[in-house]
Amino acid sequence: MAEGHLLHRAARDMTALLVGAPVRVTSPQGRFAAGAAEVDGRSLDAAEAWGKHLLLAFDAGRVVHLHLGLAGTIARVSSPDAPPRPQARARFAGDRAAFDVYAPATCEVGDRALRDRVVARLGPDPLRPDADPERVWAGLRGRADPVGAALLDQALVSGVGNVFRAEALHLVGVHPARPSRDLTRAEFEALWATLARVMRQAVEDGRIATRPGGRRPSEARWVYKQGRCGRCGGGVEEAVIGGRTSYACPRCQPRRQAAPLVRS
DNA sequence: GGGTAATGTGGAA
DNA sequence: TCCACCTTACCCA
Repeated sequence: MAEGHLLHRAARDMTALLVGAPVRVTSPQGRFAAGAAEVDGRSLDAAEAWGKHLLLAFDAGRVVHLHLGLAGTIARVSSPDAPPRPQARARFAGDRAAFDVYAPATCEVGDRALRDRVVARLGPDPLRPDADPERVWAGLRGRADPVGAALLDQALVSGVGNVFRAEALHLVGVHPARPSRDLTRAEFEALWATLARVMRQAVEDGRIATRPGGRRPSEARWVYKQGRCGRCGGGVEEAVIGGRTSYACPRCQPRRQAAPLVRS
């Protein structure tokens, strides 16, 4: 259940709690036993997130690559001596904390070239300071597919999942069915800034809560899985866009762009 | 207790 | 476009 924010949160916490010292790496559940043995006891040099991927650089050029897929989770454990649940695919334990990985789609070990191959497939990540939004703008202008589909394409922009897509498009008033290339420059700039803001906030919170004041988690979003729009109260529209269910308010996110200002 | 969608992705058809 | 896969949560009976 992870969009990019959870990987960045894990990278941040691992940097603070594990990097710079040897890490005990095990596979309680067993399926990562061989990989764990390759890095167990090595010093962790860096923990980095890019999109929905987590890359752990150990000494001797060994790299662990994690992707949580649909069901995976990473749990931070403050007492590293407490035993993990037996289903944990991997445990990374330092002196002050441990991180347990459950149900990842990918959990593998490679060399530095593995890191480069992973990153080469990914577009700019709004959570990374080195992200270049102009690359995303250029990409959008060449696409006829719905912007809601484009936002889920990790090669165009990485780290955005179904919740960030729905919430960011709502916040900027853009309907997910709008063709990518029809977005105005102003709409794109607002979209990029909004993605960066809500994703950064989600790293802080450890959850995606875009709507202030919502008490229960189910109320913390404007349109995602909401029957009614949190802004205007109108019905939320569901449609499959880019292979996933999209959520939008047709009143706050008009399906048609305003008519061009200049017409011959 | 079964069925299935889910904050995801890659590969086959 | 469909299906498989990782696991859990929620729906239904």
